[in-house]
Amino acid sequence: MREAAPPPEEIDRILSALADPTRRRMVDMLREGPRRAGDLAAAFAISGPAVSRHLRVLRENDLIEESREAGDARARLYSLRAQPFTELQGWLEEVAAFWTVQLGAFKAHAEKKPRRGKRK
Amino acid sequence: MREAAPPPEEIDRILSALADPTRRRMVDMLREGPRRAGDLAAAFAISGPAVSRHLRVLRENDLIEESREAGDARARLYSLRAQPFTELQGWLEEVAAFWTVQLGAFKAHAEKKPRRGKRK
DNA sequence: GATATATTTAACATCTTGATTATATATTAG
DNA sequence: CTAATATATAATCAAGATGTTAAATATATC
Repeated sequence: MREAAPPPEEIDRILSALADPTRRRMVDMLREGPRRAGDLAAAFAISGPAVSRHLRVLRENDLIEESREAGDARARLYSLRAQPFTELQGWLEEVAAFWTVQLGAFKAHAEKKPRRGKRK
Repeated sequence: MREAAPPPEEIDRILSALADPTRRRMVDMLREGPRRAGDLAAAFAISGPAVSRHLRVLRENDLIEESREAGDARARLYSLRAQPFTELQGWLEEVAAFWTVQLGAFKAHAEKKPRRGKRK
């Protein structure tokens, strides 16, 4: 059976979590593997608490998950979760389906009514 | 040659344009084809000017483009543009590349330390 | 040409977001 | 036990986003 499309609010949440540039870059950093909160903080020119809040937003929206570092339980490790990104990909595919159709329609249209135009 | 990855700021702009639920739903509506500003406005419980501003944000970030309706030049038609969505897909693919790797690592790990677990 | 229609722009109020500093919590090191 | 480290939460503030109503612009209709 086909996997159920996630409720729209879930896509909304994922998108708003990703909408902030700092959080976007955090995701980019985490692509290479789990990172300590401090490592992430060091990469940005904002205060620790600010970083912490961004991480919270990402965590509360399930984009990342938290764990404790092996040797030192003070440090928290953050790592990406696949699910939300997969869901977003799903939505984008649905959106992308449209130009398959639209391009077909446009082509048909262009053939019938080929006005010389600024294609811009 | 491989297509150049878009600058990160461009992905940021696309994401923030999509971060608002109303705009997200507008995109969903436009998936089915071009729509008049008024048609879009009718679909939401907010004032016309509010809709107009959302459309402006989408347009300024190149998610949609504006044209005039054939029979009635008062009406403006909005339609989706493919490019930003394609770029976003590109970024998501880069992100997704990580669990190919991570899952491999996890699998290796799981094989060494196979605790019977709730697979979630 | 006067009026109605479709939509945008302007001006403004308000809610939300992200940043900061100070403080709290937990854990490791001495 | 005490001090240092890693990080989070609290309180506060400024900036930005979004919504509203009123006015402007452009086009169509009578």
